[in-house]
Amino acid sequence: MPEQPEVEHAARRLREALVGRRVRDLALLHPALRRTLDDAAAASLAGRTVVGVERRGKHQLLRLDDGRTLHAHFRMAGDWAIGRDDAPLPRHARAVLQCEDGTRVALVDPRALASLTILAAGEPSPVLGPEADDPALDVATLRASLARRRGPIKPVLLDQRVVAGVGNIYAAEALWHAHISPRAVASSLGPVRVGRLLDGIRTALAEGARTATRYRDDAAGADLAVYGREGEPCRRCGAPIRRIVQAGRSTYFCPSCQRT
DNA sequence: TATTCCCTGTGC
DNA sequence: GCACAGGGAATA
Repeated sequence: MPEQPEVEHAARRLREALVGRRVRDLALLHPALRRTLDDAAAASLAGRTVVGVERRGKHQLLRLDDGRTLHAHFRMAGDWAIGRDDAPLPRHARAVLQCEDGTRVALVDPRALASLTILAAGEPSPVLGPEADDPALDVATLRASLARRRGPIKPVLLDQRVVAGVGNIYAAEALWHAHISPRAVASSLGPVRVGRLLDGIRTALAEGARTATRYRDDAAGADLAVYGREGEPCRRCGAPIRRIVQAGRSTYFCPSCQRT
């Protein structure tokens, strides 16, 4: 289940599998995908060649040789299954992109929340904030964008217009690294804490990238600092990790060393 | 700014 | 059964 590091890894695999290959067809296997793409639009990909694959935040952009873009978003549970078309389709395959040379990419998505859309040539991709690794993202920029926000910092970090690609796991991890309470009011953060937060975001995402060669499972989850560790000792101070709910999502934090 | 909903699966 | 799941758009 993807956050930005997992999506980056997925996009790399996709690039390797698809760039230079010609599409035979795109089949939609689950009706939920028709919320954003109809069969005629999917069929219009036939004969197109994939010329590039980019990632922006958690979005994947498949550039086509006619200038259009197939835009994929995994949401909560998506992933690519990449292989040859003689292999059996995996369970929960919701869409299948078949190439002329036998390469087959399946969108595997148990919850059927992922989306596929087609962007016309020149049509803008979704509005997102800067990438976490963008050198233009500095303390002043981040502080300015937080200054306009009234609520607690943790839900604000999930807003993709603040920093693209930060999800529920890494928002919690970043705040832990930064010693900042998830309940701290975003606009109240001064330059020192925003500096720590920016470092924390980068640290958390870099740490995620190291272990994102595949999707997290129980074993891989073991190296997260706070996420999913309710009741377990803080790796820094030993106090029990707490779970609270903010904006309908779980937040994990150490009430002892993330005080303000 | 917080809830509700989209879907389905897993684990208690 | 019910709570919960890594996202985000649509609501109230």
